[in-house]
Amino acid sequence: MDYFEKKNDTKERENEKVTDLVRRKIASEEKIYDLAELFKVFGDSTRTKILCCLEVKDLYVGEIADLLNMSISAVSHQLRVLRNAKLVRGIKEGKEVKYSLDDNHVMMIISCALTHLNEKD
Amino acid sequence: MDYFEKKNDTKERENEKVTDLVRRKIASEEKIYDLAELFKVFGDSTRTKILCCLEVKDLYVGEIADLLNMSISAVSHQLRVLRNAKLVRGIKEGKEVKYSLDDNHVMMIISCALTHLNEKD
DNA sequence: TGAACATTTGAAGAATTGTTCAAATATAGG
DNA sequence: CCTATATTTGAACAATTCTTCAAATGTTCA
Repeated sequence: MDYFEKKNDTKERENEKVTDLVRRKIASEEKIYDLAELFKVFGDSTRTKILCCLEVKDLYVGEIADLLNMSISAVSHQLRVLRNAKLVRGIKEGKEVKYSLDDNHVMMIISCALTHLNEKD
Repeated sequence: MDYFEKKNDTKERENEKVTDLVRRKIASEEKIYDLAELFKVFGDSTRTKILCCLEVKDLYVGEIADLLNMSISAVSHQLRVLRNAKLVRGIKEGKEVKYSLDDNHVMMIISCALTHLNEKD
């Protein structure tokens, strides 16, 4: 019994080191919530489709709705989500609003993920 | 009226081109659903935290639960999600199961997203 | 075998999310 | 000003998701 207690002590001390290491890591990533929020935005196929459309060309809301066979309202709701996440930008042109990707990180993130998928499948 | 009809015709023809272009793009990305599914997995802060922990060191289920102050059950459920997405791997070591990141794409995807966050904020 | 421990699993409830529908807002043209 | 068109917005419902709790599984060791 003594033997095992000693062993456990050692294990616990090692474990504290690991614990500290990881805790520091997590703490340094205060952005972990924002990160998850960002991924959440990508994690819907309607939104991913919209992003892929916009990679090809800037588009009006109605055009996107036609392309995806969705209601304009549904698309608009999703565009708001994408706008809030700063993944797309909308610029008013008369009655219409033309949407475009906000920057090229958007497609870099998607490419990254596609690489993973291609390797795993 | 004639004038505008002509204008609309032209616009429609242009639009067809765009439409085709985008449709081809979407079709070529049959993986768009898988892509969204993958992002969905990243899109939960518990899972993101688990991944960040595992980046530092391979860990047992109980260790992760301690680090995140969560129930073992909750962690185990999330580990299953991560396993199904092939983001982590679990190897049985006696009574315990040691988890590790499945490959280094995982952290590349996260880094990509962090870059975006840092630029936008 | 039986007790102790680590992990997984299933079911249930609360919370979140996406789409729809109807109504509101905004703009251009007559 | 009034109509037609484009988009946004809010409320409501259905579907999905996360955590909890209890029970099941699997492993080690005496």
